[in-house]
Amino acid sequence: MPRIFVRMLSKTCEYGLRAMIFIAQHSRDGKRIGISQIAEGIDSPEHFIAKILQVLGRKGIVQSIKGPNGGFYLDEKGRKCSLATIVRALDGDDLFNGCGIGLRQCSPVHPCPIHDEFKKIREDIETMLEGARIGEFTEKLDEGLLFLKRN
Amino acid sequence: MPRIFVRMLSKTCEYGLRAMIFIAQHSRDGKRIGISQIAEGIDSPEHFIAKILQVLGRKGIVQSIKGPNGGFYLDEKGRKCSLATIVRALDGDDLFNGCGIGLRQCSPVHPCPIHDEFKKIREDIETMLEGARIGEFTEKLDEGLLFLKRN
DNA sequence: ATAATAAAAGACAAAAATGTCTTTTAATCG
DNA sequence: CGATTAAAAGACATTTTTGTCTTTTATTAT
Repeated sequence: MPRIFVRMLSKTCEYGLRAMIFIAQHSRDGKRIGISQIAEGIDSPEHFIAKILQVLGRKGIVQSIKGPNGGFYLDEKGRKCSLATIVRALDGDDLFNGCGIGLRQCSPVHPCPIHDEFKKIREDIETMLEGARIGEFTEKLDEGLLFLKRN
Repeated sequence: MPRIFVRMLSKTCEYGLRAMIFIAQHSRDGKRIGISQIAEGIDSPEHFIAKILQVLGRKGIVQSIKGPNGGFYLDEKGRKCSLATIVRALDGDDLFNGCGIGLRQCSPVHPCPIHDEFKKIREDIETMLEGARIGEFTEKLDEGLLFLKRN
């Protein structure tokens, strides 16, 4: 029996989203933000989020520079990046496509019992994640209307 | 990096739902259905689904009898049981309650950046799973309009 | 009662996800 | 240049989930 902990997104993905939102907030005006501050700021294991950002970095979703005054930052494209892009990069797109009860061949002509119901939900999730852009959250965070970690 | 395999429900839960739907279909008129037929019928590992049904059995969600002519079956209550009941029994209710990006203290007064959007999705999932009853699928399965496994 | 059947239970194994530590590479500054 | 800084990469450890195998218990039929 599972340890009772189901999530819509993987931990990797959760950390990835929080980190991207955090970086967006802290890398304005050409500034960069270091990995240890990111980890502290979003309450995640430092080396774990480092790995995640490496994946996003290789895909050009986040920018980074090594050495003194180095760190992570977002370019214009990164700020406009949708949450869906990040989810896809980290969790793949099974969340948007997969069958609700795990059948590979589930399709309109070969529907599983809850095919149609799940389809609607999946579309809503995709729409929501496609619609939300990383840069959007910066302002609300500044105003203290949103929180990325406890305290 | 995750092996790219995110699901809305755990495997345990997927198998559990498929098994319950299968049992509903094959335990009419006082009949019972054996674990090996269930495993074959829903395309799952036999001993794994056995464990899952034990959990559901202890909670009174599915019935079983040992020995010759024994097997699993559903009583009236079982047939009326919602998918949500099964999901809760196997995966807990984090799916309905948890924060989208994994913050424990996420709440209306302490919202994470995508709190409101996720809330709506969660409610829709819950509504869908509460609304669908195990017994509902039997007829469509009989008519060959639904499938629990490939072929 | 005994044998056969079938689920329950327990122990263990494999795979995947998550988390940690160390070494390497690249950039900057003195 | 050499020293320092910080990310990248690689190796490894832990936990959770998923899957398998064996033994036990309960029921039925002979």
